[in-house]
Amino acid sequence: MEPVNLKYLAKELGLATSTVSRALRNSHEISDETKQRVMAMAKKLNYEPNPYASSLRKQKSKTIGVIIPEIANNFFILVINGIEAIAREKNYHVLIYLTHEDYEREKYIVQHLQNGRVDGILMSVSSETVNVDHLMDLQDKGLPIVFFDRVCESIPTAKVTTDDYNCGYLATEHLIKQGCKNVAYFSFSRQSINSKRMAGYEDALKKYGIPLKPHLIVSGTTNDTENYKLIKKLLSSKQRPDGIFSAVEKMAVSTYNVCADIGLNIPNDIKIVSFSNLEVAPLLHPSLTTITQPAFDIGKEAVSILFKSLEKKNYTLPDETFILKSALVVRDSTKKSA
Amino acid sequence: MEPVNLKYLAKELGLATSTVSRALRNSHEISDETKQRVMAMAKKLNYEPNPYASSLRKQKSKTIGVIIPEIANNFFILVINGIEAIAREKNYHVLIYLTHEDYEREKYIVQHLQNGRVDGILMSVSSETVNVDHLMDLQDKGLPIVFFDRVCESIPTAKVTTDDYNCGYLATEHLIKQGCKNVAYFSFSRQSINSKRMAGYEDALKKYGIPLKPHLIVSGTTNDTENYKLIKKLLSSKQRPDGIFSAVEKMAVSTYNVCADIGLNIPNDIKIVSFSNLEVAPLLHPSLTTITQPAFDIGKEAVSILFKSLEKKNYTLPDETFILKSALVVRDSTKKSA
DNA sequence: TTGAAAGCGATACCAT
DNA sequence: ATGGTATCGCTTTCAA
Repeated sequence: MEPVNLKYLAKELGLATSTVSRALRNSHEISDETKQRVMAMAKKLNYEPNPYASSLRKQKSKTIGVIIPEIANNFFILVINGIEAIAREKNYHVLIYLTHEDYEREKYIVQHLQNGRVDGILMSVSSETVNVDHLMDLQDKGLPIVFFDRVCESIPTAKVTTDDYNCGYLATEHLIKQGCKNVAYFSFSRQSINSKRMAGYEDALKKYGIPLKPHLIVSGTTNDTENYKLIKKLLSSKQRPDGIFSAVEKMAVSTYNVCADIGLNIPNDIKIVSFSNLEVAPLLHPSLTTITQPAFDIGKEAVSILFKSLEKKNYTLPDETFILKSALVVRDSTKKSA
Repeated sequence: MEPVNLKYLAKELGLATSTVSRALRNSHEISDETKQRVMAMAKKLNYEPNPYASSLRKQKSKTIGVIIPEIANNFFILVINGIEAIAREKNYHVLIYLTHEDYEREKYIVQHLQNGRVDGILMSVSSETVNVDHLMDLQDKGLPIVFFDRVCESIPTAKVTTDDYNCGYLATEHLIKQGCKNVAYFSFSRQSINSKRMAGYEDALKKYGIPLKPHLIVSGTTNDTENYKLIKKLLSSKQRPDGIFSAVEKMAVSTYNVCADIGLNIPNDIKIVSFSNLEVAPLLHPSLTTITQPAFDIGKEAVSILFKSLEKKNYTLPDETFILKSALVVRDSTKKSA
């Protein structure tokens, strides 16, 4: 079966491929009549232009790459939804790459995206990432990149985050006001974003004259079982906290599991507030007090910024951080003890 | 800045592009010495082959397309994770397309994927899909496709599902054994998969001599607010059910919300079991009895089957359905009333 | 307004 | 073992 490509179309129409190409892209230098004929034939033969030929020629892929640590996380899902909504409007394709929080994997992906497969990148860096040379390389190649949530401060490009410091402060303050004296901090990333949340935590403690206790700072891993053990150990000890501010949802879920298993009552024995985009947070037992990020909007914002660079020639993304506001949603997991 | 491509590499090395190309792909007809030199230079210059040029020439994209109704659903997320795990091993890229349960959108996507952008497709059809001509076209073009979960019976290709009929039967039977006399069925798809779950529901009722009541069959939409209203109306009526078997997670979540709002106690006033891959099902209030599908394995299985077709020449996917087993996980939402 | 031809970058066939 | 060259399908000068 003969392939339906430009050449074939042109032959059927008795035109040159260049004419057909222009007609299909609605060029003004082609007569309306010819356009009609070409369109009709293209439709009839079910012609679909080969994207790779086009990309090769134009040196543009109409594709954006999204690099994220994991996908089993409602935050990233919502971000992807936001990205997809805009990308779809612009007829761009979305390639998703997962680092699984693995620095080597991230390096590999970034390295390979320098080959022109994507026109731009949206990225949330892995929690393992400390060295950023691979990201510098991208900059050098002129591949536009926009960071979101887990940003890379040292790379001069656009970043989209939420007011992490502020939320860290608010969450901690909330726990204190609900009566907590020993507030723990859970996270697992070494990223700037977490250090901001942590900075808010530290400042809130300071403000209320509560000394920071290192054993209450828990750094988890990507392994839920490990986290469960870590948390269980802490909550079973004599020096267990009476409040937890979790910077990551996974740790909060593990905490719920631990409490159920060792018989700690939330919120009477221990209160908890967590960064989370869990849809069913209100349905948990007890309902979970959260810091909820505008994830969908973060995705939209990040991709919109990226498109500025994709659509304008010689436009370099500003080294600027765009901050969207998260919200503290108070629920039962931080209710005052009776 | 001169681009680092084969030509440039060849020039630097004083070799022909064909030689360099072969050396890079470790062809046996190239001397070890030359290979070493080429590899070294490629590494030094940070050479990345242009995927579009390669795809154009080889008429292979090393990319698979995943078409799903939505991504904000733990089932599909896990499936994607399974797909990605295998795709990564094989060095394939994954393009994700969302239909948002919209038939026209699905048609559009499928139509456009006939252009060679992907080598194969994994798909769960939209709940709106009734006409399958667009899928037939794919078959005609020789683009291999594997359906999973929401399969399309009439297309002769490989399908991966779970034992839906059986689970529908088990779930319903479970409710009956827990004392329910009026069991409702919630879903929103017109797909075969749902009709199987529903068939199990119907047969279980029949087996236990319970007449099927049409007003207890609720077909939701993609709109959560609408579903909420629908469910609220049913549960507020005199003829409300005392048990619900939900074929879709979303409807179960809406049901929880409704019950909380109108003051119905689960499981005393009403029991519920739902198809769901919600990670926090055990943490809900009350914990949710679920039919849990092996989503990750479904993804792995589907993509593995697809790879058979991608890796073998002239291999046509069998018109066969591969069935993985789901599990009924009993929790508190179906506990016997005191 | 249309056509001819060059070229994007990699690959594979045919030489040598 | 290596080199020359046509080719994948499309876009874009340049010519007519």
